[in-house]
Order: sequence, then structure tokens, then C-alpha cells
Amino acid sequence: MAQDGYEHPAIGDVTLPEVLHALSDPLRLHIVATLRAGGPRGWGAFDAQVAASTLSHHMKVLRMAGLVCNRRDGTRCLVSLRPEIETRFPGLLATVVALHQGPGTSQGAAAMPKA
Amino acid sequence: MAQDGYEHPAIGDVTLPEVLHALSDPLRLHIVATLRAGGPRGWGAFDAQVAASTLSHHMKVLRMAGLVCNRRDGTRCLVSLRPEIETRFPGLLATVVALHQGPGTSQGAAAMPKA
DNA sequence: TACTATATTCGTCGAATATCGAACATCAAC
DNA sequence: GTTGATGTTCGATATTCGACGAATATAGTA
Repeated sequence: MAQDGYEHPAIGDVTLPEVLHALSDPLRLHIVATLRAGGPRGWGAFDAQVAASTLSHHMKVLRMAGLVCNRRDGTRCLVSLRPEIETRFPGLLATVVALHQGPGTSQGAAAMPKA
Repeated sequence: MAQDGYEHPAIGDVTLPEVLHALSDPLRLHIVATLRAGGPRGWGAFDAQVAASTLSHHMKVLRMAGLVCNRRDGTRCLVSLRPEIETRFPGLLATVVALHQGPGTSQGAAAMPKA
């Protein structure tokens, strides 16, 4: 965990292209979708088939895009979605995650493919 | 215009990360937003401050992501949004474009920031 | 045919990204 | 203090991205 605190950008500084880019990676999209489906969790919760350092890198991308926040929990580090992202870009996460999961796994998102 | 026809992927082959990546560039986002606000148009309609070859490159990215289609019109090449993208990823474009344009320029999209 | 307008393709460049392994930092437990 | 668990940072490498200029292709016009 390196330093004491994590660097989180002010939600107002986050740009839309930045967020879209963060979501344009399959693994990061999977992480965000997983977080939406449940609460905060440690790194191990995402059965990512990549090295720990790679996963750490993707987490930083998500964090710097204002999508997630990290919190220390003993020796682990819990991740969770940043609620403010909904205020900053209303409906975006709901739409993207719903489309990612497909029609069968919808969770009350903004758009609902019927075919 | 190179060859007679343009290469357009089948809409079913387009993936969500691919589309999000195509939208994660400011210029491409601007192009898509402009196209949504009006009909088909030539390259010159987007007052892009980049070289023609660069613009052509971005057009190809958008085309390969299934977002736009190109059509020959004499010596020009008209671009327009692919309607099928709405079937493939319902609500995505509306949400993203609305968020890109901001609260003041809303055009009946999915989400409407009020602050 | 030659010339112009418009867009594409090619080759190249520098910057950013993705990935890994190794070393390091932090906390909890022994 | 040592050890183990959990992430982070660093260095190296390979790939992708965005940009440009130059050369090319096509349609229309002189």
C-alpha cells in the first residue's frame, strides 16, 4: 500500500473522454460491473488473470478517472465505486454496465435491450 | 476515396469496449455529437484543427467501431451515424452525447444533469 | 488530357499504454 | 524482530495511439 493515503482526483476535474477511456478496457469494465453488483472488496475479488502489478495499474486508471475509491482495511485495500460519479455523469455507469452485462443480467439500469 | 466501397463491420461484431474507446477521444466525440445534431455531411463540417490524414484516421476508427457509415457523394464522402448502433447498444449514444454537451445543450437524451 | 477538389493510404515519429517480474512498503500475527 | 499477506512502485519491453507530410486514388471540370 505504499503511502498512507490514495490520490483521488476532485470529481469536477474528471472529463468524459477520460471516463470513457477508463471503461474501454474489458478488465476495467469487468471490475466496475463487479463493484456495482456488490459492495467494496479486495483485489482478489476480481478473478483477473493478470499479474498483481498489472491489476494495480488498472486500479489506478480507474481511480484517476474518478470511478473508484480505495480505502485501507488492515492489510488489505478495499475498492468501491465513487458515488459522486453519478452526480458528475448521471446515468453513464448504469447504461454502460447494463450494456456490458447484456439483456439477461440487467440490474435496473438506464437502457434495456430487448433483442 | 480509394476504393469503391467502405469497409463497415457487421453491427453484431462490434464490442462495447471498442465503442467506448472510439468515443474516448475528444475529437471523435465531437464528431459523433455533431452528427447527432444534424444529418450526413462531408469532412469539412467538423472544424477539426488537424491534418486531413489525421481526420481520416479518426473517421476510420469511428467506422470500424460501428458508429458511423460513409457514403460516396460525387467527389465528397458523406458521413452519418449508423442507426443500428442504437439497436446494438440502446441508449448509449444518447447518454454519452448528452453528457458531453452538458446541461445547457441537452437534446432529449437519457440523462439530464441539473447541477 | 490535364487540373482541381476531396479523401485514403503509407511511412514515420514521439507519447502513452499494457504487461511482466523483482524489489519494496505496510500491516497483522507470531 | 521475523514472517506472511496484500498492494505498490520501478524498470524493461512490446504494442497502440495520435499526429504529420507525402504520395495516391477517384470524381468532376476545363
